[in-house]
Amino acid sequence: MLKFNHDEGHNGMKSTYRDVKSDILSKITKGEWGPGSLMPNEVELAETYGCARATVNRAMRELADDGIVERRRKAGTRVRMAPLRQARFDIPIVRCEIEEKGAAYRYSLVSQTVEDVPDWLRARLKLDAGGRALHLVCMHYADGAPYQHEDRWINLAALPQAETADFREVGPNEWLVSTIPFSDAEISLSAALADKSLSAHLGCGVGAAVFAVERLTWWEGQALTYVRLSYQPGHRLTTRY
Amino acid sequence: MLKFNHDEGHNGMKSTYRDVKSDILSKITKGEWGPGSLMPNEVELAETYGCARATVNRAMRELADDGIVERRRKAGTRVRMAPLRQARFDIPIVRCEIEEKGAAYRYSLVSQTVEDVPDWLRARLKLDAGGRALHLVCMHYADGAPYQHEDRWINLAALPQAETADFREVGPNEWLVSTIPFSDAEISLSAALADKSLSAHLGCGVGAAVFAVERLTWWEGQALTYVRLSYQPGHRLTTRY
DNA sequence: CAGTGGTCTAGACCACTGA
DNA sequence: CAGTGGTCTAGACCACTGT
Repeated sequence: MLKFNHDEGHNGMKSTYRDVKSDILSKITKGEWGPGSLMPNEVELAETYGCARATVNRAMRELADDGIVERRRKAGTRVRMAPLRQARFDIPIVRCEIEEKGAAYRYSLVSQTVEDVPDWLRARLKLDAGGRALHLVCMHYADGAPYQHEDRWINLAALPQAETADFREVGPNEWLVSTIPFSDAEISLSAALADKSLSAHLGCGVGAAVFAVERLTWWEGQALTYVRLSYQPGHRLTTRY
Repeated sequence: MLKFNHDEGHNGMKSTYRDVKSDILSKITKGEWGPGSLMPNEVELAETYGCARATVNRAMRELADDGIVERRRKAGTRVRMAPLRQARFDIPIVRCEIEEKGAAYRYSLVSQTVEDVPDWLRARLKLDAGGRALHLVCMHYADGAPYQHEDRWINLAALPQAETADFREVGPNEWLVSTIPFSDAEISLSAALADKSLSAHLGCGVGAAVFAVERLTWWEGQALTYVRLSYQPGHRLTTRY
């Protein structure tokens, strides 16, 4: 199967699903197929591009996953009215995040206590009964400068072994990843002001704007941990699409 | 075509790609296949589950897309060491965002001027020559309360028709979507402090922590627009995975 | 160079849903 | 009911890449 160029469309060349996807996408971005318009069905497109229906199907399915088109049985495929697009952000492990910037990573445990689960946390984690939790405060540094403040609660009812773990060298994030590698989570991003304690740890002024990531984690329906990560002022989370 | 496949690993039912995916996922979350471990190849899995290789392939490909496993030709498929996971956030149109909460949407144009492109913007948009831009400031209200502040710059070299458009009734976002429905974009999230002007518009105190979304948009390599959306203090962007 | 995933195909049947 | 997408299959060849 020879391929002379990237030109396809209706010249009888065999197309890959990538060719089909990008050609359809360009038809959409160039306005040939405007928002809301009905596109040809899979059989017709397969004939147009000289490929099997499965190939067209994969291209169209990816376009649907990307939020570019909307598909419904019997009704066909339409270009979305509003490019209801989703942005995918990488949520990395702090250590990797820092090392990828070429900086030296340092971790430090600030405090470690066992407390009764406070009411606000019980609500967030959807716990019914009161129990105990391990409360950890840690700092992550990049090249010696404060980078991220970690305020973590671990549900001891679900993870009793956390009580005897040693968090002086290994951060709770990495300990959790090695203990329960995969789980369900809810992530929430927000902006907040640095209070006295946070500003002292981050080395910024009281009242600075910090970017905060909160994450709630469950495993098999059981609440494991809540963490609030506060970044140095000026931190950005960026992505392209 | 009779299908009397015996054993496929668990019960005796025929497997769809969803079955395969969720079964594999549960093997991973339950620790049966730990981080870094090599998984059986597609042919073996197909035999195990009593389905075609293409079915296994789809399940595994989705697991790879989800960041659960890592695949390399010849090397096989491994469970990822760290669940390098990505979070997908919906980036909705303000109007929809507000209306979906059941609130009444109101838009208001604050100011509209034509200015030379400032240096910081030229750098962000990767523009080489100086040019003019349309600078718009708008507010979006939910049930009459300030919800979002929009500070937008439109590159008039790329979109000259913006200069004569009327933004008193229709917001620039919706105008842009109807003019250039699909484009490339870079999105960046951060936290900032409300300055005097912003706090007046949002009705919050000076120095409040606002969640800001910045978006740079290109179409066919040409910079179209930069926008900074500032939300009412307390705003959150949430997702599950 | 051999093993593994990546993709395509032609055909089939199913599931949903609009007219 | 009939049209459209959703999925599965069995087989084939290709593209990488570790050994």
